[in-house]
Amino acid sequence: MKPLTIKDVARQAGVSPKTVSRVINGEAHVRPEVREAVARVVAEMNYQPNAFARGLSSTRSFLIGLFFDDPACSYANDVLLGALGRARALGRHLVIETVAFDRADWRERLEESLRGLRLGGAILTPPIGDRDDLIAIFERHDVPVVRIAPGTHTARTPRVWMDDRAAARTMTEHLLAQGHRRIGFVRGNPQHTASERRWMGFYEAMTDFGIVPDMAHVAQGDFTFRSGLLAAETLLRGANPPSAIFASNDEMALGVLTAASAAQIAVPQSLAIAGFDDAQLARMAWPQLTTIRQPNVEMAAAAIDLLVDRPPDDGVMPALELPYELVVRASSRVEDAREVQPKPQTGR
Amino acid sequence: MKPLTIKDVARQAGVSPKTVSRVINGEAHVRPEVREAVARVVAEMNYQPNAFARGLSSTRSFLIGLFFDDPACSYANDVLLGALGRARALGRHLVIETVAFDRADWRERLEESLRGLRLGGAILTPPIGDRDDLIAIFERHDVPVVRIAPGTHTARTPRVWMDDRAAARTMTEHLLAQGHRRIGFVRGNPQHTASERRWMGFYEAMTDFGIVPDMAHVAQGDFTFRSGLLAAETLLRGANPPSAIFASNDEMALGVLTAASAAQIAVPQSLAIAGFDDAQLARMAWPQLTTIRQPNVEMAAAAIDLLVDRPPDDGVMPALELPYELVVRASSRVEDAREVQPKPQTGR
DNA sequence: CTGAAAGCGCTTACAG
DNA sequence: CTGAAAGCGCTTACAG
Repeated sequence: MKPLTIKDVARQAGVSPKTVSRVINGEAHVRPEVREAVARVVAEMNYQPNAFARGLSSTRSFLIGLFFDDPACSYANDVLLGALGRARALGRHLVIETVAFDRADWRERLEESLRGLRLGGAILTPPIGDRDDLIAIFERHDVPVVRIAPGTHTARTPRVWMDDRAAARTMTEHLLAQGHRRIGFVRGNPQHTASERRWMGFYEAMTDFGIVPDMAHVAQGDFTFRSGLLAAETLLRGANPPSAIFASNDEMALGVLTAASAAQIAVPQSLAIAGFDDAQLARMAWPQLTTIRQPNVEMAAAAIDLLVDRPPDDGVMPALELPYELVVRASSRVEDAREVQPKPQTGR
Repeated sequence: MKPLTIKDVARQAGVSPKTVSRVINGEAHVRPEVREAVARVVAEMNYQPNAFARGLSSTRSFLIGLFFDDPACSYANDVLLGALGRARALGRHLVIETVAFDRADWRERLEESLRGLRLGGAILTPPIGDRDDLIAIFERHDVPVVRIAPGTHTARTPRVWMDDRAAARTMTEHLLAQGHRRIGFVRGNPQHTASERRWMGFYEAMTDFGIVPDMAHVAQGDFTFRSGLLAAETLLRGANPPSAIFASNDEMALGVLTAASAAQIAVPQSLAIAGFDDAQLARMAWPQLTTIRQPNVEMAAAAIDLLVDRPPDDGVMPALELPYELVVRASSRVEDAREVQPKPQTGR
């Protein structure tokens, strides 16, 4: 099956290949009638430009790189989903890449990839987007970058983000409103700048309420389930344990929940638990987790948009803020503690 | 930064571009000394061939397509991880694709993608690999395909698989050995042929043991958490409820666990629960889930290998079987029911 | 507004 | 075993 080329289309439409190219790429300087006629032929013949020829002759390609630190985490899942949907709608393809920070030659390997791939753009997810040296490599290779939720040098590249700090405040205020005063906090992986922002939101909400957080109620985690489990064991062991624990992400919150179950502490009656992310697993827990819905899917889609329809370069880096949402479920809501049947999820 | 081209390398090595090409691609007909010398120059200059030029001039590209039905499921996560690691080691890149079966024009869209991408190979994950019409499209576009765990026409393409049926037998035998006789079963999504194989393994183990499974103890699920939850509610409502439930995957087993928690049924004392997959979340449950470890990461890596180092075409389709493993955890082990602290996971 | 020419960096097909 | 020529299917740069 021989694929159609731009020449076939040109012949059929009675114009030159260059004109077809103009129409396909939405360039200016084509008479409306001609543009329409060509577009019709393209559609009729179901013509699809050869991506490699495009990539070879122009500097930009149709491939968008999605860079993850840990492609197996639930966060990566959401981002992948959002990016995939949008990329496909825009005729782009997604190449998944990791950065091998654990190897001394990660720079060389990244450069190899970039040389070989000629990406039309790259999305950097946390915490990758916070590495100056890494961003410099993309700049050197002229690969446009959009960062998701970067924490440093925010004006260096376009970005999509949400207000982690305000979200953590909101969650803390929810717990305070439920009557909790001894609220424990499990910090996230220090490599992620979001960890600090969430901590600040928690701290501010507490002090604004007139409570100085008890450092014996603060534990360090690293965003993994296991770190949440260990943190909770420490926090709950004390003489005056917290009545609520706010973990900086859902996986850790699940760890806290497991520690509570293991210690036969009733949730939420004796211990309220809150997470952050609204990962799929937040609804697979028992009781279901109160959390902050991060618009990860939407942020990823927006990042694709920023790469594909780049706004004119007026020196100002676009920054798109997306809203978070407090999702209150049974893990922090005493009146619901006896609820036997979880609400059905909508869709999958 | 101007990337090196094959000409630069050729000049430096004192040979023609064609010879460099031969060395890079491991073709025959190059004197060993020359081969070595060229290889050295390539390494020294850190030369990376332009993937688009390659893709344009040859029919095959360095891109491998990874096709998912549901890229957000935990299974997809494991496969992605395995494929990513291997692909990167072999200098290939991974393009993630979904098939839009929910649209009437999914065929056209898939063909567009294939025309544009010129994939060097494709990995089809279940249940995508069981669609005859879909495989035909790949054949028409000359894209080599490796299927993971296909259930139909197994000799049509190379494949990587594990014995779901034997694994389900093993799990069932484990539950029988724990003294269970009234064992409930939650079937998986009928679109996945693995669902049937797991059911058969269960059925055989039961009948071999002399027990005809009680159909009131069998429920239909679809591999989602929610379906497991609903299935368990049905199974546990009966007059003579099962003392153990074997769910066809971990997400559903988690649903069963949640239903049990909601109904205040002690696990594993009053109800043992087993899953299938050994997804990450199997260890995030309380109690942790007994399950079958599917070598998803390894199967994905093996699939990449089959695509890259294709065995000579002697008419026999390669089929690689990987071993499963029974992983017994607290959800089915009464003696461990009082264990308060879950074992630390190794690594993340 | 439109098109003819040149070229992107490889590989294929062919010649020696 | 090695290389010169042609070509893959687009886009860039230029001319009109």
